[in-house]
Amino acid sequence: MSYKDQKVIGIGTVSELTGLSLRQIRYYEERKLIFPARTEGGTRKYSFSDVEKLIDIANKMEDGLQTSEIKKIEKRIKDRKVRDQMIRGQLNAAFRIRK
Amino acid sequence: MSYKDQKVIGIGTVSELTGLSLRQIRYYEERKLIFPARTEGGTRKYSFSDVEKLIDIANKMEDGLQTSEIKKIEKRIKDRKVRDQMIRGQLNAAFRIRK
DNA sequence: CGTGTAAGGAATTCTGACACG
DNA sequence: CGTGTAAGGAATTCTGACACG
Repeated sequence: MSYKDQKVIGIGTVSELTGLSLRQIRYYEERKLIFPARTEGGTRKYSFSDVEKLIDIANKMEDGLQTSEIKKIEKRIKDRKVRDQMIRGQLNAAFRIRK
Repeated sequence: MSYKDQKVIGIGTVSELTGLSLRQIRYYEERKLIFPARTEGGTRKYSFSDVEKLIDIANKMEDGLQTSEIKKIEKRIKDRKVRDQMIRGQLNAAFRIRK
């Protein structure tokens, strides 16, 4: 969509932007917390959204959370979003029927 | 300021985003049309603004303009902006005096 | 579990130059 | 003038593994 979601940033730059080591960034990917794109050659590309997410992860790690717990938290947030979206869809459908 | 002006994109990605060759992108820099940042190691980093500017340059080149002409056009636009900014400053000053 | 590190290799980028037109 | 390309080298990134705790 916007600039924010374009996967164009290399891992070195992400490291500078987040303060995380290359090792940490790759590890969080291994734990399925982050999903960079790949170039043909196989190098990772991140978006600004990814960078923000990594900063959020870094904060949670500092609070002593484990990657598995962070993943659960994110899943919960996502599920809430999906549920709200469903409700909104139902409401819209109901209103269309009345017309 | 915003994401748009952060120098975080490598030249390869810029090439994909703009359709320009690495040679062209570097040449427009040589002609002072674009000003990427550099990492410690010396690799170029561009912003989304730079990408937009390059697309604009590419369009003008297609129209048969030379880099020197494009540079002049941009200078004119910039001068106008500076002038308008000055006028605005003068107006603000005048109003402050009346108070 | 999360992260550092050395290892070897591959992908990416850099500069200066020659070529063509 | 603007761009392609081959050349040699340097910077960047990749993966899998060992280490520590």
